[in-house]
Amino acid sequence: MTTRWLTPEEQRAWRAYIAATHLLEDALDRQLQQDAGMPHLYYSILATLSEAPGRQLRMTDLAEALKITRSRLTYAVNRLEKDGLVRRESCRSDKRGSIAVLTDEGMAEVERAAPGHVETVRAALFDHLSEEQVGQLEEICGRITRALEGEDGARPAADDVPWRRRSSPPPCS
Amino acid sequence: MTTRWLTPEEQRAWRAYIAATHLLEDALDRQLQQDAGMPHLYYSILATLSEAPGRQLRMTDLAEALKITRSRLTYAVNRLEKDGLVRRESCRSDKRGSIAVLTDEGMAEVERAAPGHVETVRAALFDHLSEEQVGQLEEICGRITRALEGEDGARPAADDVPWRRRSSPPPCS
DNA sequence: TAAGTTTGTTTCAAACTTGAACCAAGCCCG
DNA sequence: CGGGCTTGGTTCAAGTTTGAAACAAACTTA
Repeated sequence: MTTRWLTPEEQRAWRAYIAATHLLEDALDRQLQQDAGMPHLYYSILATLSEAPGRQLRMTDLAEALKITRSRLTYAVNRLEKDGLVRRESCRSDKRGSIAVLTDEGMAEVERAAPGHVETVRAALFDHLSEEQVGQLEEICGRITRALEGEDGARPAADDVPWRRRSSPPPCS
Repeated sequence: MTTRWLTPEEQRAWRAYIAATHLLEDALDRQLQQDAGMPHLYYSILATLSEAPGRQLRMTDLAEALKITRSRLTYAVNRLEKDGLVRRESCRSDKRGSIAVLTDEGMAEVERAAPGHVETVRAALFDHLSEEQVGQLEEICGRITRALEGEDGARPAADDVPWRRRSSPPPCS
């Protein structure tokens, strides 16, 4: 099979994607490191927990929600636990399970850091996109996700995860 | 100033973005680690060099092209140098400077790995996007980049970097 | 031209990530 | 029940990233 190289348009888009994602991750990490002393992923973990019912989630569900590996999550939660922002509880119904619970301190931290984080996300992204483009971005990202998950696991889409269907204040992950 | 929280549409887009970028980076890293024994960034470095005139670039230019920090690049080039894929030369005109040169071995490695990489990028992304969406993606990413670079440095856009204006086979970074 | 600043790059320690290996605890079936 | 397979999580070593500090060569300017 002869390689289907990228067209010039695709190349441009791809390069733009690489550049934008690097810059954006860096900017978010820098801001949160300054403001909350933790990288973006760690904040996302707290934010995700803050939206879950009972402010808790099983490790696997949390990893799945954020699309990260379990071992990465284990390490991160260890740190957050050391900082007192998260606590681990063992699962009653399944003794293998471990549940990450957001502590009051953790919740306070999310609430403290959220405004600055949202502002950064806006400044870097949404303030420069039309409503249409917001929709386009979601659609494009959805396709990427489906392409990569469709492969093996037919996991439910993020918005179908039961604990995702709430309203309430949005710390944005 | 009262926080401008994300709208529900923005939240959805943001979550989709986080998920998609995590999944995509993971997929690319996995594929290249398997196929070429190096993470995506390292391949990007080789690919970028392979397109530069003389297959070489100053460290700073390379870092700028890929939007990564200089220290990250230093580490990566050290590894690639150890592997014999890149060689460092000192800059004649500016004795502070250091130039990364792609070795023949490095070039061969890019050529060997490129097809698989492009295939992965297609499978994860372009095969699922319409031509229109490819344009939208580029536009959106361009805005992110401008938003984040506009801040302090009015650096030239990637496509204006002189050594970018070539034709020739596209290993895609 | 000496002093002070900026620019290009590396260094170092601390923090983070990866992937494979491991340990339970559930599950499945004969 | 008693293997085997699967699932939920953690561990460990090796590799990578970060950010601040260190250096050295170039500029600037008094």
